[in-house]
Amino acid sequence: MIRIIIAEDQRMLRGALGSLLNMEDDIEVIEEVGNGEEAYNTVINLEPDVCLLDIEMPIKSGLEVAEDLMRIGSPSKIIILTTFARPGYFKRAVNAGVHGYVLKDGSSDELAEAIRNVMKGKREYAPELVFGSLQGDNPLTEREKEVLRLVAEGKTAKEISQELYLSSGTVRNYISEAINKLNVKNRIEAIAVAKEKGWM
Amino acid sequence: MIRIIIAEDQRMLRGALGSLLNMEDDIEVIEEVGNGEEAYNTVINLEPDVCLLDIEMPIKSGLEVAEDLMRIGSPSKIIILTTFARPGYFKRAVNAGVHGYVLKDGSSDELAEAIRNVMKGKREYAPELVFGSLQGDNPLTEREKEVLRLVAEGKTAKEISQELYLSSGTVRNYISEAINKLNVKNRIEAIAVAKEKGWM
DNA sequence: GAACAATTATGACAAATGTCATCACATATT
DNA sequence: AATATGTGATGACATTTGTCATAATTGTTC
Repeated sequence: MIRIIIAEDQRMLRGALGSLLNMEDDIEVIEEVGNGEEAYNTVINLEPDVCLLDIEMPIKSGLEVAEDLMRIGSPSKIIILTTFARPGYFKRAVNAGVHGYVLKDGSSDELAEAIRNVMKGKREYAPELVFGSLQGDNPLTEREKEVLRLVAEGKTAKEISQELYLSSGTVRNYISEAINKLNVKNRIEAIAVAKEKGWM
Repeated sequence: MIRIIIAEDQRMLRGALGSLLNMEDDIEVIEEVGNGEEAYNTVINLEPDVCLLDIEMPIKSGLEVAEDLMRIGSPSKIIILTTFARPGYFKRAVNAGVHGYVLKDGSSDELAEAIRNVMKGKREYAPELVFGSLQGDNPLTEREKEVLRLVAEGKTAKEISQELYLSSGTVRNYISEAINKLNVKNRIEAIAVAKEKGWM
């Protein structure tokens, strides 16, 4: 019997997946949680065979949870389950060492199969991501990302400079660099592109 | 037996909900579709008792489908099923005359209950939305919304003016008006607020 | 018919944004 | 030692953005 936990913030999907996976003869859903923090604690306490992690969750993202769990050497297998086919997310997940990366665009049967395969020691990566990730590394530096995140909240250069203890000119330089690297024409497009690629 | 169709673009949720609802003794899922156009055609062809509609779908949004179906006097009951607790969406749905508005934050059992209630002639509206919608009408005019949508794509005032055959000064006036009405400080925040409230 | 809102425009102004060159410093890499 | 990269800064400049006053036109409502 494969013992799994599901971490997914959308209650309806979480419940539905839980019910369906529980009907499989060889799978047992031992816990369902709705945010990253609970996910982390539950994996440590219950040591499930497999942990399904959504990426965009409150408190802590699934990627952070995966990174933290791998770092402390958790024995549970981790499968990222997400809508987002973003190369940046995928790369980060693979880097962290997750055992699977499955898109919500598939069926729940495929998910069950992925769980079984991972238990057999295989890695299950969504094929469309494997190709896509061969090209296009995140060109943004840590500082540029940080600034861009604040820009995305609608903050002005001056506000950002105060928040990060920089001169406003420096902030503008970072934004300008980001616009240049992302090959777009203004901050709004920069935000859009960075988000789409999973580079924020 | 209640005959229903499910229109939802996320395959995993669609499949999972389909399986679960089909297990209910009194519900039969006769069709599942993944976009608004198919949803519209399928309702007309199959005349289900109930049609579950996601809002954000390709080609045609669930709100548009609901409006079109009500306009031609379709006998099928319509339930909007969405993540978004946005007053703007809710109001538009109620205005169109939908029979239910259920959030994906609930359980699939609640959804099944909502379906049964709607079949009994009741209306099923997520309670948090009913209160929320008492205040806060969309203050933006048609033109302001249109301009804001283009701003959200990262277009400059000049580009928008060319696209809409306006002077760039006029475009700036509209954006300025929107910023003022939404009580924010720049276009980026205006986009965020308008999206959050469902006013775009 | 008067009042009102929506659409469109212009001109003027201040503030924010984006670009560029250029510099300094620290830390890796070769 | 030389080179490259990331961080941080300054100054100058052109462009864009945001604000405000003002006004013509149209359609709707009282």
